[in-house]
Amino acid sequence: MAIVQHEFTKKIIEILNCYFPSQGNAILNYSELLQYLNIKTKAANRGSKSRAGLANHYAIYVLVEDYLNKKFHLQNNYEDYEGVQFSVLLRRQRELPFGSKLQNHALNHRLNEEFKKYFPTSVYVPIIRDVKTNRYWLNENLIKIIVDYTQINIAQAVKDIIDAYITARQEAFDEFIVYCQEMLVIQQQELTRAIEFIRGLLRPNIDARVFEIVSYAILKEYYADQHIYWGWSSDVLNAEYLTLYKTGRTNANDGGIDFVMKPLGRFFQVTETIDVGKYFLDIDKVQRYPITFVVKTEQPIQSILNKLMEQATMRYKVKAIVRRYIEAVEEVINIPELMNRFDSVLERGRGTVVIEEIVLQSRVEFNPLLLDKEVK
DNA sequence: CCCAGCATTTTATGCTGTAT
DNA sequence: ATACAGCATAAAATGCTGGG
Repeated sequence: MAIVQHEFTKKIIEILNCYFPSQGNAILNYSELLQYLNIKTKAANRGSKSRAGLANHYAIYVLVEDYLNKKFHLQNNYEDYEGVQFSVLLRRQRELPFGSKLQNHALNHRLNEEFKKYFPTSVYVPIIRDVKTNRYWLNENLIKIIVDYTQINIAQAVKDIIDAYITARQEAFDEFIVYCQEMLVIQQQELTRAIEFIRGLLRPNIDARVFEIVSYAILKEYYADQHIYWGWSSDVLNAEYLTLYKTGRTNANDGGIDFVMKPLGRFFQVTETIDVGKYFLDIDKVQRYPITFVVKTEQPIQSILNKLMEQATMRYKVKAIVRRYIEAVEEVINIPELMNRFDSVLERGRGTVVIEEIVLQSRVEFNPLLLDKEVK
């Protein structure tokens, strides 16, 4: 059977390799239980938007944990074990992260049913239960497997894998959601505290969506103070302030231009790093529209530009083309520069406006997602 | 205490018209 | 051919409730 490959699969194999050096891959191939877990951990790196679905994971987890606690992986008498009481298992499930509202279904029925669905030909189901005594066991046949003529016990690895999955989910949840919630209530805080919070967001490892919103709010207000004069003849001039527009929802906008400025028509792109090839694919053939990059880094602007120059030189050699590359980068704004501009906005007493904008944008972006989490 | 039916909420998948 | 937004539908996950 072909094994589904996804982000977390690597992690699973890595954990297996810890216990059984260089056999990780083979073990995954032999173990239906591990394959099941592999299928059920697809959501690990899918970001904070998707729901975890931990019920079946935890059903396995609490049984494996009981198995390990009582050292059955070291002895050979699980056959004689009286089994675990249902309420003990359920209580433990509910102690685990995101498990507070779990119910009986996984243990009673659903884990086994789902397992059968994925492995219709398997002789075993993961959970064994005695309806008379209400006791539960793990199916040891799925825990003790034979690889290369040797019997191994994967109980500890199974527990570690589920732990790793929980950690991955929790990190995504914490980092992201906490910021979003904070951004939604930020107005109610004292202005100085709110400002400090925003400063704290301006760092390289912040979530990209959060960074985009914060940079937009700061830049919008920064440019709002500047105006230009234009007109159809030199004696009739209009004064117009620079306005920055967001071109779409952060989530929905992959690859597109993030902000546009009127009336100058500047394009802004928020990125982690400037990858020349990505934005100026065919620059050698066509003239490219200049872009201002807002880069989520603290590296000095000059060194970003140098790196850019290097990349371009390596790629194209010809000086004229390299120059066109650099010309297509209208401006680079890094985190320190963003911070400067934020300061100058604050000096004009416009901090509140920036915060209002952040709250507004956060609502548009994150509200549906927060409502869900708020219940937890 | 334990269990399962039914309801509700979320997510995955398929279909279709529009546009490139 | 390919890509995809918008919608409809199927399937899964989760929650409530009441009975043995």
